[in-house]
Amino acid sequence: MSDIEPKEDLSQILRHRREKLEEVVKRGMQPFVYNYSATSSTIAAIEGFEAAEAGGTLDEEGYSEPVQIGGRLVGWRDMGRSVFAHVEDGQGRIQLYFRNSVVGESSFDALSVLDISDWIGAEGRIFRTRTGEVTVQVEGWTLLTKSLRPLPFGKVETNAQTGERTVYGGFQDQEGRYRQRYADLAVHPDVREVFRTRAKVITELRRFLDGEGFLEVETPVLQPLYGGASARPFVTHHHSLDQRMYLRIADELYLKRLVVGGFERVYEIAKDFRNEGLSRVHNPEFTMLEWYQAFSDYEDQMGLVERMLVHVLDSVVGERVIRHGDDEIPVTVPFRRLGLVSALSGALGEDVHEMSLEDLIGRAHELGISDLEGSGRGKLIDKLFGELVEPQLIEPTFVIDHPKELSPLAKVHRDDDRLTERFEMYIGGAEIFNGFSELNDPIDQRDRFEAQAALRDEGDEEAQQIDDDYIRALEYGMPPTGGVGMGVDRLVMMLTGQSSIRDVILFPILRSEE
RNA sequence: GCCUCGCUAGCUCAACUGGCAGAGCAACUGACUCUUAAUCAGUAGGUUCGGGGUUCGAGUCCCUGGCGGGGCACCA
Repeated sequence: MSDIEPKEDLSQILRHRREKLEEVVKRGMQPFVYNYSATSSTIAAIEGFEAAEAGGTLDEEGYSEPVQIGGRLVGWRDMGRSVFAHVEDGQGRIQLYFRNSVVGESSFDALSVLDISDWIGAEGRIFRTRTGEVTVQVEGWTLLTKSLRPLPFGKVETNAQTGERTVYGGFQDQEGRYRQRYADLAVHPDVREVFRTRAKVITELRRFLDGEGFLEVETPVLQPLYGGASARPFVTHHHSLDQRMYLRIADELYLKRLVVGGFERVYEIAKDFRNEGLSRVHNPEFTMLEWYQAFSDYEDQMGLVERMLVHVLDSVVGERVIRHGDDEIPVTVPFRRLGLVSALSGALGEDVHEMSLEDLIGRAHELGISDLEGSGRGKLIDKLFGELVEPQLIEPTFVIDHPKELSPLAKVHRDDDRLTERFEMYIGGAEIFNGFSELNDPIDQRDRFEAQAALRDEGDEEAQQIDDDYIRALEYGMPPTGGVGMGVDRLVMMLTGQSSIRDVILFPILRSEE
């Protein structure tokens, strides 16, 4: 056992809790018991009571059969010889009524060792109080875990008519909530709900892909060479191999090796790591879903994305709507398709294909876009698009057919060799999906890698490296393949109405304390 | 990395131009056997984020460091 702080430095409140701990022991109670058998959750107990009430199976005085409830103490109202309290478990909360004449003198007296945020078990029959709240009349109780640090619960006022809850005080400090997510979760049921939804989303993504015949696989996190995206990596070192290793920035190149190997439909849900800044929509460690399907192209994949999104909305949200700020964005299939170059040409009022590099730089300057050094044609087009068109992509939209320089892993467009067969799907102005007809010509792939290497030599730290082993795999032959990557965190943001990625990641990256 | 706002009791927040650091909740003591933001009476609780400076006097002004929120940049 290690103390976070020496006892003499404890604040008054923490000292009082330690003293109560001693009091618990003195009374012969266990402060940290080993288990407890609840007969039902708080919610199930309430529902069971209401069913019995409606069915007329309560006794003459309106009491149910006995139940045992386990939970955390979240509210306490001491009335002298009776006490009202609330306990909360993973599902909900229920009121407890301790009455001196019911629990007995010594058991009632022992209530003095309890504090808000202790875990307790209570048993008794359920009734409805004069004010109408379904309540356990406690006949016996047990301390399960003594809490030595009070949780910052606010006071909850429940409007009897509307059931609406107002919380007073509480735990507002964002930093504290991220650093002590355990306390944030303990105090905020709605935060727990966001993460339940996140889990459901991931379950449904899996269910959907499994149903489509995809195989879930795992590929290396530690890689000798990183690739599959444009980003700076985290670098680490393996001691016994004495070798530099990178944390993956994408799963792409490994998954396509598997398609070469004969797994025709594969997917992976995995953490990727990009050594970049933090923002409302960027955490350096984030969850990515990627899948690859043999014998398909990007058109097929757009169809799959549409079906997948509808499946997740139907099964998790229950309606085909995405909340974005105060707006509700209807999700209707098929989604709009917008050619990147033609959309940008429209916004600029001239044909992007006809514009020289100097023209593009000029327009970028006019728009106040800085940091153009080292930007090639592709990056410029991308920046202009990001500035002029992207913010307007609120309803689900596939932006398609990106310039070749932007997409070193995508097949050249079958009708226009300046473009690739690629799409990015935007909702609410944010990119969620990115997919393409996968480049499977090893000679073309080497050329593209070499073009990337040239960019790299010019100082583009995000340009991709040449991956000879991947080219060797392509030389064996990869069938025509469509692939898609999706930011799981961003999708969860959309589905839960959260505006910061930190609110859908349990432990977002923060600078270390101290 | 830049801009900006913030950091005061366990929590949520006050403290006008520099002038005795405060409140509500939580805690502690007591009263109260259907309360629900329970109520009532009383008590205690502070390195005002750290360091330095100006001043008779700094939570407040200046310098410096730390951490965070928001925005920008970076990030397909």
